[in-house]
Amino acid sequence: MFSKACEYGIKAVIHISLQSQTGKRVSLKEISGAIDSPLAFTAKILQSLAKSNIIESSKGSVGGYHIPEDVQSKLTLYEIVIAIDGDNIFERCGLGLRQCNETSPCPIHSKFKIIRENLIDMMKKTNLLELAISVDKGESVLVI
Amino acid sequence: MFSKACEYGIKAVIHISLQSQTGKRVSLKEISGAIDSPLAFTAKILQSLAKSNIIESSKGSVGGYHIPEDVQSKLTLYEIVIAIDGDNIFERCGLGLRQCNETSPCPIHSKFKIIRENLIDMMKKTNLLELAISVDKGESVLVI
DNA sequence: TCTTAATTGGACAAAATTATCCGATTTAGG
DNA sequence: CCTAAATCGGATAATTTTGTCCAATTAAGA
Repeated sequence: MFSKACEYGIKAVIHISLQSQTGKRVSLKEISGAIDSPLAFTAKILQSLAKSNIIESSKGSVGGYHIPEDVQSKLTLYEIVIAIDGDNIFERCGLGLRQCNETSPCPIHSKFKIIRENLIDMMKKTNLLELAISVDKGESVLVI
Repeated sequence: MFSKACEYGIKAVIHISLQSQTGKRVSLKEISGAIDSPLAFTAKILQSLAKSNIIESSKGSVGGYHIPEDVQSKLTLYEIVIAIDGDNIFERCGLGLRQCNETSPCPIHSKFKIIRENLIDMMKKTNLLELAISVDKGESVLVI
């Protein structure tokens, strides 16, 4: 469904969120350890997330990544996924037709549309803060 | 969502289905022309679909592929996708956790589960015959 | 000012997916 | 028997995704 990059990205962002709530900045090393992802690859993902202003990064000896608390409750899963994988999974025709639409639909168009709308709806309604809270409470986990 | 191989596979199977209704066998060349897919790659996909008994193939000068009519109404999208892509999209954790389940779920587990159940349900309910009929009626298309 | 610890950016490598090529095999029909 | 037209199977190539390496840059603090 999501790319590996996106999976790592979502987990990373949740972990950063979690730590940001205590005011801490988190380093790449800590993140990649916490979410069990390849360090250098994770660096690339965080780099691009920083560029698209999903997370804030600061260089230097006490640098790291963080996400302001007020942003956490506004940032949705939808936006995070778009930032990493683009809108392909939300837009692309299920059978790969270049111009699949209502007037000239692929055979699974309408059925697919329903599923996809549910997915989009769910992702737009899910914000980062609630994901972080669920991990914080121990209701869900980021590894194994 | 689906791999390219799967997209081609689904379209191919629909086209074969369509032609099988008039008793015709279809050749690889015709299929790849009809669905606008790379010929040699399509050959590989059809080969594997034949091995998993989704379609029937026959060699020789008047050979080709076909799907018996009684099979068409029984064969679901779910089975076709499984045959090509495996059950990954139906089973794999949304965040890639190796053992994500009710007792130790990833942060999006429950929300994802609902979407996925809808998807599985839809695909199990969609049979090949109805897809072929919709193309036959001109209600949907396999190209552009 | 120097050291240390952090991100950044570019080049590169490995793996997976997608795609191609070609010879072998099969089968119908002249 | 021979030819034509089809699938099969194996090797290989191209592309994309995933992952690594290393030097450059930044910033705090002793």
